[in-house]
Amino acid sequence: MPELPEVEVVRRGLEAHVVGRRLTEVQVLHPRPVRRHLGGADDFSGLLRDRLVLAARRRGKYLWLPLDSGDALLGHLGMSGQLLVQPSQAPDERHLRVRLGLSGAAPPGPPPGEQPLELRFVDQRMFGGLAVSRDGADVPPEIAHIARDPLDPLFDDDLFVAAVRRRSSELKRILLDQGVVSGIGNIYADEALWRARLNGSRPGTRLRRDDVRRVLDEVRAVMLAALAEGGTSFDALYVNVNGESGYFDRSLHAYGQEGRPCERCGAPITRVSFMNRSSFYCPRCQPVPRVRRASATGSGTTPV
DNA sequence: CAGTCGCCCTGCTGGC
DNA sequence: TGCCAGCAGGGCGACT
Repeated sequence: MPELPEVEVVRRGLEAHVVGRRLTEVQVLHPRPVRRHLGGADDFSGLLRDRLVLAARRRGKYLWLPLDSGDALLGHLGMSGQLLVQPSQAPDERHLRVRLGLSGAAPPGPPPGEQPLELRFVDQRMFGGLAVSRDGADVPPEIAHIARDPLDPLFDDDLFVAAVRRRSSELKRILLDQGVVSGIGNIYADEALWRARLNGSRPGTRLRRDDVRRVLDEVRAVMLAALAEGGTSFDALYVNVNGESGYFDRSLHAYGQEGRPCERCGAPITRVSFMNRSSFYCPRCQPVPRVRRASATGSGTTPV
């Protein structure tokens, strides 16, 4: 379940091993991961063949590789996607979906006679996918609706605070809304909320500015900590571009910790169902907001 | 039109 | 032992 830090680790791997190389033959082994490419698998392959990879970019959980054609290879890892750089003779992974041959030298250059390499998209559950965007000059239009992420230098904190406080949705739902802030998934949302001592069910409109700033600070802190450890993952499905698995679960304070004592106060971490998934929080440090009723004495608050 | 819901996928786990 | 429900969950189409 890669979130921003894991995707950033993959981006760095692509930058080191794929940028500066040329794509050769492209083989689509399963149609689903290219479903977003409306021209179909053959069109996808044709647009990539013989193209030079110029850069590796990321916004939130999306990655893209601008090409010398002006197009870009756009990708999302979904839940279980991996991008691996492998020697061509390495056996196929069980869930190999797309194979992209690589040629040419990546700076600073390989030794002569190096083995041919492949970029492989491996994805068990196929929530992720690849597509060719016809406009790789800036942010691909397909992801124009994705907001900047908290590690983007141009992310506007004040704008984010205002956007959250305008919304009546629950805070966690807002954190997961990639149109408001990108890169946050279920794990980092729960961790940031725990660190900020805020319950994710609090409506955005009822939060103080300092609360929103605090949770944003904690989102950044937890992401930077994960990045410092080379990316986080909590199951073996996530592997970085070199095929190296990242693990970081010792650092989890809330996510997946149901029944374990809160590290701050000792109260057992609670799990609740939320948006057809799970939320974990400390019932003492992150108290559930009191339910406001219309009969409450003139508080002027809106019932949820 | 903002907000919410359900579906897409596969594989693992737990209960009977 | 075998079967099946439940669970994991990002993103988007569809609906209110």
